[in-house]
Amino acid sequence: MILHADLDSFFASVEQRDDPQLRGRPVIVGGGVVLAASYEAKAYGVKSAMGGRQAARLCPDAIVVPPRFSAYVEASKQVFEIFDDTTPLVEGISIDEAFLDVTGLRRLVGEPEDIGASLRTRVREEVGLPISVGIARTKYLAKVASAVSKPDGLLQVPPDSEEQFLHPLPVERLWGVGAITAAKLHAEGIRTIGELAGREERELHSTVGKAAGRHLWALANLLDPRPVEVGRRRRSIGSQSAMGRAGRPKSREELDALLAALVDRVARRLRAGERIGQTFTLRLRFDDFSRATRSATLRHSTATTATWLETGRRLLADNWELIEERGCTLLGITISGLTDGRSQQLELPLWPDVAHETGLDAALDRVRDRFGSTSVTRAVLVGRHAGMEMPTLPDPGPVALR
DNA sequence: TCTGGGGTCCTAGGACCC
DNA sequence: TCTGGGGTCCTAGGACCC
Repeated sequence: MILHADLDSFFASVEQRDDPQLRGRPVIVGGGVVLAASYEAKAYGVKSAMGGRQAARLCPDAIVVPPRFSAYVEASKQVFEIFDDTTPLVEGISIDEAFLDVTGLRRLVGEPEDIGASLRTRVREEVGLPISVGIARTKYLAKVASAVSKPDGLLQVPPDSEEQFLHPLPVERLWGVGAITAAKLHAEGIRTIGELAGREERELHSTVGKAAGRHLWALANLLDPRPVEVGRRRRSIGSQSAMGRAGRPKSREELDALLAALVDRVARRLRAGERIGQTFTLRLRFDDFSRATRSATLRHSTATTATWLETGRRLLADNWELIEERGCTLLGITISGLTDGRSQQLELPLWPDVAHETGLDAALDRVRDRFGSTSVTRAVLVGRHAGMEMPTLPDPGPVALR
């Protein structure tokens, strides 16, 4: 059996935990946009991702607090320690939820329902936060169960009543159905999961696409063989900054400084995780809130700030006319194509001036010294001649260092 | 209603290679 | 000279999730 554990109104619950004056009162975390709302605020119709003004209209008495991300990260770590203490088969899916496979624990520890109950007690007592737990045969059913059990609940879907549980629910409950897909399904006369389950799979391909159709049809028909995967790695790392619409157009210098800050932040995170990336995506949002992305793929993966900044600057320059014309309300970057590894930039002054071949040998000597017995998979050398920037030398390819 | 910051996965067209 | 089919990689965009 699979257990889905999901902290309730996570950010807002942390705020209420840390400030007794917020308990029992409607709390909104965020400013321009609602990042999280306490259940007291949700009762007024406030939802996450809602605009701040609308939220204030719906619930004028709400207390709005700015987010404290470090507190949420810390709380999340503590909760995941309890998950890991429960079973080795934990798959984290976000800062506040995870799947736990407890199939093998029945004889040793007890029934899934007891495991879920004690998990909830521990999170409440040791971290001070409410958490809901869904238990079912598949990941998806467990996730729906935890959502239905909220707030602060526990719900098990027995294998013989899965259909009875799932089929009356609206299609919006399907994982992967958002506003747009829901509208398409409604147009086909499909409103509940049961109605979707009764259609031909082929029919769905034409309305929502092949992959989505297959996926939704399977979920609706109780087919979800995905196992709980331990140790999934992140596939991209990014950072972005919204700038709001009001105000003068952003100068090139301002955007360049912002880009540098974003690149620095992301490159640090790459190096901290000992990952290197290959593709840089520049993310733009214009005055009318439409979006565009521009990307570039490097020949070799790296985590070097200077390389990524150069790449970002090039993309920014190539699209400067577009930005000037349409205005910029958000700048973001994403580095993807991640693999394990480290990259380091070395400055290797050569003295006196040497010929290319000699310089290459000398540089490789330095690399050997610097990295010792560590395995080096690639060295890219950039030459500078007499204080002038030189073009990158042709990549010599992998070079034996020993 | 007026929109944050972090991600995932899929689609589709074009370039290029065999 | 013209042409086929299949595969991979890259870019851009879109939908969705928390």
